[in-house]
Amino acid sequence: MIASGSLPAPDLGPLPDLLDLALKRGLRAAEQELLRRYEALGVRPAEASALIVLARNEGLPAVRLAAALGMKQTNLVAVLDGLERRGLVERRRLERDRRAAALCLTEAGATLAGRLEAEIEAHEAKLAGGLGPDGRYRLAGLLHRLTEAAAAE
Amino acid sequence: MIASGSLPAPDLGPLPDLLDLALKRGLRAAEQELLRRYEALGVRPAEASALIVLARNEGLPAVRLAAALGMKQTNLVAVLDGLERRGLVERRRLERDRRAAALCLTEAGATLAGRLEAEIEAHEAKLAGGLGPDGRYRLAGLLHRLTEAAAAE
DNA sequence: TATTGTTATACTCTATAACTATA
DNA sequence: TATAGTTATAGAGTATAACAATA
Repeated sequence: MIASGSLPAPDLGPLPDLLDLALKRGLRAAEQELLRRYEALGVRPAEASALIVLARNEGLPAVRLAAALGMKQTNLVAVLDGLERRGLVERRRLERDRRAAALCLTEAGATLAGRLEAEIEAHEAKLAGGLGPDGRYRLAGLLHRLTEAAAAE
Repeated sequence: MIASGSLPAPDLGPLPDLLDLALKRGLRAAEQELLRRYEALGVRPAEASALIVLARNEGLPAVRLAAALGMKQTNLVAVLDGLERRGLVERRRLERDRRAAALCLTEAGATLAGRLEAEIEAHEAKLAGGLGPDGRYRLAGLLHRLTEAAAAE
């Protein structure tokens, strides 16, 4: 039997023209490009973001880190567990408020955070390079207007 | 104790400037706008896409529908189960190939597919309206270039 | 041997409820 | 009473492995 690849493609109607689809493709491609860089350093995206924020905000409590990353505090626990187990982050219990813990990078964590920032810079440069002069600026502007339009009403 | 909302926001470094974040915001906003329209008609996004494709490709087998939607065939089963249970789709076993089933919309399914296409049209018009003249065209072009750049190498 | 449809399963991300110990 | 951290759990989306019936 001939493989179905040789059959005519189904008519997808309006679906291929949806702006949503172009956004999804762009985001997936961009995310995977960055994901490959993160994976080369052995971290998941949420771990990378946590390390980068902690590198610039030593002693931040988990509740504020979660808010900064747009995560539920409850879902941050496993992320911090993994980072602490690998010796990248320390939870230091505070004396003045014994409920809270100050999240601090170890030396290894700080080194890794620096490498992650370099990867982000290279990632953004690669994307911007494909968009031509002012492309990045124009894209960001259009995306902002799109976000506003979609949320309107 | 004063709520943490009054504390200075943490320094997020390069994270807020990531093009990925702008893409994510735009996609989330667009998807949720469309999701609200789908929910008003009682369907999930994958169900809506399946109905719209089947409306234009009567008798399509599941293996080709899955490929058209970019889904794994295994994950399409539950979607089709739900649509069939609600009397929107029928699996008609073929005589010439008794492994396969022709997926056909019922009358109710075809009516719903038409309504879904109208919602998609309204959705796209709302997004395009927020982007100004040629905005949609320019955004699609930039997203295409971004996708190529991210996938390069 | 390959293909269609299917079940079972697992992983990621996200979300809610409820507990503990502190304040 | 409210907050910080945690556990348990559940949903949606997506992934692989393996099976039965059929080609």
